[in-house]
Amino acid sequence: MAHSVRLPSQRPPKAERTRAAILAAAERLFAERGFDATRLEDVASAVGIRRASIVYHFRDKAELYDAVLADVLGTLRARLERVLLEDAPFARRIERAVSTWIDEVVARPALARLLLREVADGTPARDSRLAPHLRPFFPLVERFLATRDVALPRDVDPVAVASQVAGGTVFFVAAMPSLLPGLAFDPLDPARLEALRRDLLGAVRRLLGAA
Amino acid sequence: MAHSVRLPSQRPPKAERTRAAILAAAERLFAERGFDATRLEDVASAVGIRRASIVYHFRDKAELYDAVLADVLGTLRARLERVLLEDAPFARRIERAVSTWIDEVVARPALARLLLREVADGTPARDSRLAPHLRPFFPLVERFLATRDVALPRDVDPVAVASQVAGGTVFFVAAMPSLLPGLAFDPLDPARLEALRRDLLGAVRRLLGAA
DNA sequence: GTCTATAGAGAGATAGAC
DNA sequence: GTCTATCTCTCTATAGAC
Repeated sequence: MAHSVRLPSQRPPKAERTRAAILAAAERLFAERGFDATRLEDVASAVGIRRASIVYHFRDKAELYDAVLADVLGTLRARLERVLLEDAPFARRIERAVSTWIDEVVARPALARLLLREVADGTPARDSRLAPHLRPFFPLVERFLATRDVALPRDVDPVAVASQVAGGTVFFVAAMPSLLPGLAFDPLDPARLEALRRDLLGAVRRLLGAA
Repeated sequence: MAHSVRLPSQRPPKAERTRAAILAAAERLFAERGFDATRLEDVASAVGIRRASIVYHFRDKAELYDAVLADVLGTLRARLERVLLEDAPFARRIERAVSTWIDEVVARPALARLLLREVADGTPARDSRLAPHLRPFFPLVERFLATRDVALPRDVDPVAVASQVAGGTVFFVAAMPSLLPGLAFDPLDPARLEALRRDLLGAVRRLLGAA
């Protein structure tokens, strides 16, 4: 009964396909409109099914949203892990991580908007919906920092640099096009992306104390 | 009948006070929770009145939100206008504008979160709720740029730098505290703020071609 | 698995008294 | 100006047929 062994999804193919389609539609809509403004009706009709069918695959709206975050942030974490822990100098790895981050924000438009929304909702007090998906990043950063072979200059704040990399990328890609409607600004233009990459890598190099 | 001349508000003092209180509560709540998740009930009870009274002062929820945006962005624009058009060298004015921007984000917590939310909702296509309040910024920038006395190096993208200043500040102040729960990170600590200011001013100076 | 039908809980807006 | 009371709509979640 080899066909009864179902890994990794543990679900029959049909269910898996529908589930994936729901997830993809939800990712786009939650990113574009936010949690509250996205109706399950919208997700269902984007997939071509009825609203009640979504509930067969995901207990409720919150679980669907959580699954979207898990997918988006899990992919990001896996990509960053690959470059942060590879066999290369510390400075080289941090630069490749910044580059990977930019690539991921560009390749997956939902990432920037979901982060903007979650960050706007976030308070240090109550745990945000993002918190559980952020948690795996911390041990990764710990392991990465344990391999550090250079000292950081004390006149540079790593959190300020991280803010510039994270906020700068997200604003460049997701915010500027709508903030500057007259400019027909295209953040995905390869030349513009290179300018952003160069600027952010420069900021990181200064953090590392290099000229 | 001197008392019948009511400027600038054109409203009796009592109405004006209630209106201001509603506006202040709405600013905080819309920033913390977003438009959809903020109930007029919440705003009313924060002010100490009943929901229906809000509708006396603001036609509906959308108009209240719009009034909040007008207030927050109007204040920002006025402050930037003062420093951008003063009698000083171009480079000096742009640096003071960055500094003023940081000050305003720090002084008015709602600004960062409202911007994050609006930016997440923004699409180049349909006009965002932000658009009308952004419009007055464009002629201001035009007037400022008309006074430019230095050439910009062509290997730096002004929009990338703007993204870093805007996104970097907003992420530093509003996002990092909740993204890094373990660090007890306080963005309002004067020393940290100075680090951010120094970093961002450095980025702007590079944009201007200075060493 | 996916559907139809419906229950039930908000939440915004309105009418009208005071 | 501010209130109480109510209307109405929207959207989630559930029940149960196929």
